[in-house]
Amino acid sequence: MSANHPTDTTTTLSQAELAALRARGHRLTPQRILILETLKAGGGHMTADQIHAQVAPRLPALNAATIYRTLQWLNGAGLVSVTDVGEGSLVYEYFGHTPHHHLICQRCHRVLEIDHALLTPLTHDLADRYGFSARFDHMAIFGECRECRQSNGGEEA
Amino acid sequence: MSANHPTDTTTTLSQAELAALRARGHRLTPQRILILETLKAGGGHMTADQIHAQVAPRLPALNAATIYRTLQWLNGAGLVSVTDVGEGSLVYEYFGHTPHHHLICQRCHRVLEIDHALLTPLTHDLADRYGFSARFDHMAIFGECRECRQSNGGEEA
DNA sequence: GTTATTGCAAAGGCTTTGCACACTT
DNA sequence: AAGTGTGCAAAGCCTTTGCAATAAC
Repeated sequence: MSANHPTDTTTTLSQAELAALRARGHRLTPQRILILETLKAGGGHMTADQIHAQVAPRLPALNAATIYRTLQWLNGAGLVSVTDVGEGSLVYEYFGHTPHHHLICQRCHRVLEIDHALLTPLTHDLADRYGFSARFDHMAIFGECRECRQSNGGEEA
Repeated sequence: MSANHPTDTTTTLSQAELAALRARGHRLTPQRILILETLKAGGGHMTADQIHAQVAPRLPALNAATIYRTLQWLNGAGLVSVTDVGEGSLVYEYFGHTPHHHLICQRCHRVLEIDHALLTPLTHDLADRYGFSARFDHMAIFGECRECRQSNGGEEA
């Protein structure tokens, strides 16, 4: 879906990223590289299963267990976020661009991205008043989107 | 654990509440009443399993499936909220007091309650800028609590 | 008497885990 | 060579579902 390098299927990652991963003392395997690339190329939310499907053509043997293990590892390394959008599976997302969050419409299941800046005041309030350091990279806000509010009828959910 | 009525084990609910439930055209069973009472008495987050355990002495036959079904029904009736606090099971909470939300420490798993007012500005922003109507009754904010930040050492999670 | 609700048991979906083999370092 | 990571398969957990019997209306 986005192979700019016909001759090389596994080099979308920067040297810096590869180094960062290796730096943790862990090993760089084709599976891990491919999973991270896929997540990066996906450009948004992906479930473990979607990653599996996406990766299958290139590495059919790649096991689901490996995907989960790799995802945890990438999350620990700070390269990937994990969010529960309330649809059964967790969704993973490559990190590394502008931080942003998600508005999830519980009626149509659409996902809107919002800027991190909107949460800044809240972040400060929580820190000031409760001493709590919020990790909003983890966050999803549920509700109803404009379209569904306007066509306020059908209860799909 | 909180039986003020030695002669009657099933009457902590107000007439208004009972009426509200019946009003939906559904039936009032001892199971449902007990589950709602338990949730109310719990005064906070409870998982389906905790409810099950709590209810067992009074109604040992009460099945887990019934609990889940009842919980969904109560949620639909607006009496109970459902939140995913990221610990595997959903948590349910009796609604009916001041709306509030939860800060969840990912290190020590402590849960702090915060006032709804803190989210008001955000709610408005989302409505104004995105036309999104947020349902914050559903919300949990992850991060690290004051205590864990201060004793910044141990990586428990 | 009707019809919703329960209990039981089984299935379901997602994720994790144990183990031997393979591969990275 | 040493030790982490992989694949496979199985288990795990939480939750949902089908069905006949039961209880509420």
